Amino acid sequence: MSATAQFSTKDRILGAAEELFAQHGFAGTSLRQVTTRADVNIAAVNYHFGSKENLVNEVFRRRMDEMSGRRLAQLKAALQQHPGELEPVLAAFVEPALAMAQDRHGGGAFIRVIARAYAEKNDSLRKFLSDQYGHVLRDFAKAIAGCVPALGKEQLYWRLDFLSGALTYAMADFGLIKRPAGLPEAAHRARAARELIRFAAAGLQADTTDSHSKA
Amino acid sequence: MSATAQFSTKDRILGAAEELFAQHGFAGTSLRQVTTRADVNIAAVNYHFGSKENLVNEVFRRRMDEMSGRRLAQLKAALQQHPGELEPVLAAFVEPALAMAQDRHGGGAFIRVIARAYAEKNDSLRKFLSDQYGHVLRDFAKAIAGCVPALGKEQLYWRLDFLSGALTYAMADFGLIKRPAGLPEAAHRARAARELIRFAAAGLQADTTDSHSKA
DNA sequence: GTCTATAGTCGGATAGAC
DNA sequence: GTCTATCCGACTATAGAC
Repeated sequence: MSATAQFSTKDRILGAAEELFAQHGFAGTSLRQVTTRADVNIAAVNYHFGSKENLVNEVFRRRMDEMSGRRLAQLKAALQQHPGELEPVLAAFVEPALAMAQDRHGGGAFIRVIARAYAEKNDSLRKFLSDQYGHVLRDFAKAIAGCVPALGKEQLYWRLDFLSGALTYAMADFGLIKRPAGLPEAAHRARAARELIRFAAAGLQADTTDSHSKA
Repeated sequence: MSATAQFSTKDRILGAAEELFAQHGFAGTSLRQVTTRADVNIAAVNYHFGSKENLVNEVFRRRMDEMSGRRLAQLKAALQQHPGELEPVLAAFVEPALAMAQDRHGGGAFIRVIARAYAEKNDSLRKFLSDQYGHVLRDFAKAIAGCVPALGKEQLYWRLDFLSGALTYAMADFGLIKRPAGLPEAAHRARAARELIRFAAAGLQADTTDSHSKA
């Protein structure tokens, strides 16, 4: 179930922590649960990470570096190969997140950890994430602004927030949609990506006039 | 800051718990913090609620009953007064949530509690919410399907999930958008509702053909 | 680098006086 | 219905042997 062999103590702790954080949240997970699952001694976590808070940060860093890298690479390719097109840009934002969710390396748990992080708002963790990965979101904002020039800056940010929310929510298997028993995980995720890109593209390109009344 | 006078012990506990749950999550909030803020004795919470888990449920019930009622009433009015129009239906879904967020009775904290609930996924709380309030979502699904007949059932559910995610995320003040210092809270929320309704209406009405390529 | 043992704190819950 | 006092388990973190 969890990583047990051939990994270093440090990696086993990170893997076990990731799974447990996804299941029970940060505050809801004790270091004792982590070390029990990782099959290491309770003292090891403080030796390797210093504190629980730092362990949380390191759990994030390991995956976020990879996901951000993939997003930016795919964004660059989209801008070169499909200049001016919105959907490839959105795909660059959405697909790496979904790919991670079906990664056999345990990234699947991480995507739910991200959802946790957004909910556990007041933490130093949010500052850590904003400092370390805020530039990724800004790059996407620029790219999307290039595809939808009519969109004002403020409206762009609102709609980006809506996209992020929809992505987070869908990734974490909240909500109504459950994967049908027959459908493989990969196909389900691909479907999710397609649907979300379509939905968000339409939403981002919606009329920008400021009216409160009917369509 | 918190409710202190003229409310019953039970209500003071509920109010304090709501604020703290919003800030620190369920697992991250101790009953001692709750009773300190409510200015009641530590034993009172067990006398009135029996256990921490039950207190969590009651915090939800108090607000969800009200919010669900408003949503359904506004939905009914929308269907009568604007039959076939999508945006009034979406307004019925979005606006009561946002109205609650700016309610002086402390509902503002609750909206972040909802976000917590979605993140703390494995809890008995999720079953409680699904059992008690699932019918509300089903009513909205029906109404939206009536406005966008081309939408298949599965696609409808996907898009409803995206809407829920965007709403939850926006409500909780995650993301890029922060309320400008000058703008009153109420105006900020109204703006959020308008933007989200516009975004979601376009997303829900997006082309439903199943293609992965360009627009 | 990994262990045992423990310090020191805080958690939820309850018993019983008023 | 509200209080004081307390039980007892779980927690993070660390000291110190190996």
